[in-house]
Amino acid sequence: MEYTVQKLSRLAGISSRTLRYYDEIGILKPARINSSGYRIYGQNEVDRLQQILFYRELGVSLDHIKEMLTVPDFDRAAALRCHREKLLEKKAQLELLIMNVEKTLAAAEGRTKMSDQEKFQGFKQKMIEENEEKYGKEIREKYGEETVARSNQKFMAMTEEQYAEVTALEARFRAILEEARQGGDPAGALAQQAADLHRQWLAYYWSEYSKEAHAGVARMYVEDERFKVYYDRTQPGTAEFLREAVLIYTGMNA
Amino acid sequence: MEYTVQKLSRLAGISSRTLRYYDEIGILKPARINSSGYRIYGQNEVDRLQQILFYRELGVSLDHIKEMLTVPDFDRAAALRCHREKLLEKKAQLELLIMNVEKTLAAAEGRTKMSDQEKFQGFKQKMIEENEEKYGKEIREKYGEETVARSNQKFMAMTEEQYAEVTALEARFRAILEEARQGGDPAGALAQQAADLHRQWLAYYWSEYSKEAHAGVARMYVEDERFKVYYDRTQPGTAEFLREAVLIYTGMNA
DNA sequence: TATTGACATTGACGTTACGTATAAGTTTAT
DNA sequence: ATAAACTTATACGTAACGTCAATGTCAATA
Repeated sequence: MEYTVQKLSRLAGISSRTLRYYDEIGILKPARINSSGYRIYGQNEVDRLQQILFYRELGVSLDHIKEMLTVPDFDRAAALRCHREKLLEKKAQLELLIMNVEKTLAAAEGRTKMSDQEKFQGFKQKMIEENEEKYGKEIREKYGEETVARSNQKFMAMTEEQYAEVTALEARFRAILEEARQGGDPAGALAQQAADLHRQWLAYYWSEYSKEAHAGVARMYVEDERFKVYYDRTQPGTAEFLREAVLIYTGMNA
Repeated sequence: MEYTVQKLSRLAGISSRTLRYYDEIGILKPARINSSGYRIYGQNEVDRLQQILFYRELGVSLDHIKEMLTVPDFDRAAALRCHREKLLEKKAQLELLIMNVEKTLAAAEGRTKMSDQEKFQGFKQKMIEENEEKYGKEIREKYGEETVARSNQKFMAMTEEQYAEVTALEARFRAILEEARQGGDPAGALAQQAADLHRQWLAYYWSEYSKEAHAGVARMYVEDERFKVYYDRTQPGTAEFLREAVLIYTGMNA
């Protein structure tokens, strides 16, 4: 089957200008040019266009797509499996966003309250994924590959009810943490209660608990900019205070 | 809680440049400017930013978002419910795309074959949704509001297996239709068999069948550019031929 | 056969939503 | 006191096309 620009554009649901642009930047050249200078596309081009649109859908730049497709030993099946994973991730993120909308709706109707932090949950998740390339490996190496992955998975799988529970728990934890921080003693009763609540909170995200991982996370809160901002939002020094409390709680302060 | 540009940008997972741009185009102005000219955002701005990002996520232009938010009697709850619907649609579309990837994967491994048409399923669906604004109302008025809506719903809800069945059915239908078209007689046995397969095919998308609706769809195939292209893809005149055959089949050719 | 209308071509400038660079002032931490 | 980290405004750069404009091609019809 052969296609002119218009035919192919209709088939794929894009504009003819897009096809001309793709020709211009060399990402999709027509199979041949007929005697009147018309672009004629064939089977290979149809398949290639499909690939391009897959990647475009995932937000990959055309420049990047071009690179990927020009690699000689390009593994189509592997790329497709990668596609699927990315799409599934995107779907999970969308579900998060939907939950956010539902929470916002509940808050707007006065049924619940939302912290500023929560208001951007879905979006932040996206950012975190985008930043994975930069910081991701580093963090995963530091604090364990699976810890991060499982945490996300478990969160995605949470029911509405569980979500409400964990949110309430977090609120209690943060309130007590703040009170303890004002007291100033990370070894005190209040601070240790906060550390315990923190452990409970983590239990919602982790499949198994270990003192080492708990302490690791507490350290991460201080070392990683993004988490530090989260905890220091209300009062600076909160991340550090929590770290100290947890290190004492887990007995990892030696 | 008050935020400077950086604080708010980190909270929301966007750049500070974005906030300055939003100020510039007047979509999100800071609550006040302090003595050194710094932008200071308050609670209202946080909420407004959340709204903006919701819409942005859905691909709405900033210009359009601004319009929506400046409407004085803006109904937040209604907007949120609308958000949710749109997100659910997007999710359904994503699921379609995922199915497409899986089909493509199967085709790449030689397990099945895919028509050029099928290769762009997920993307085309998107285009159809985008074009809804332009043509949507018109079509719905012509051929019935619910017919269109239910068709989409049923398709989204299809299982993998059903999808395979309907694809096979469609292939058989198209083959027989082509053969019948070459024969040239829309009242002939082959053409009527094609019309019957078409009815079976429709049954996968519709919850109930009526001759009137069937004939209406056949007419639409000719009148609506997008459908006409689909059917005329292999051979011109196919849309018209199918219409004639179906009109005879349904007895609506009087 | 002449014409009409839908299609094609190559420029070339416009648009959106920011990124990035520069120069200069402000705040915070040591 | 001085560096580091933040802020400001101005301004030019960018990706991925959209949108003219001027012109050429092709199939169908009067």
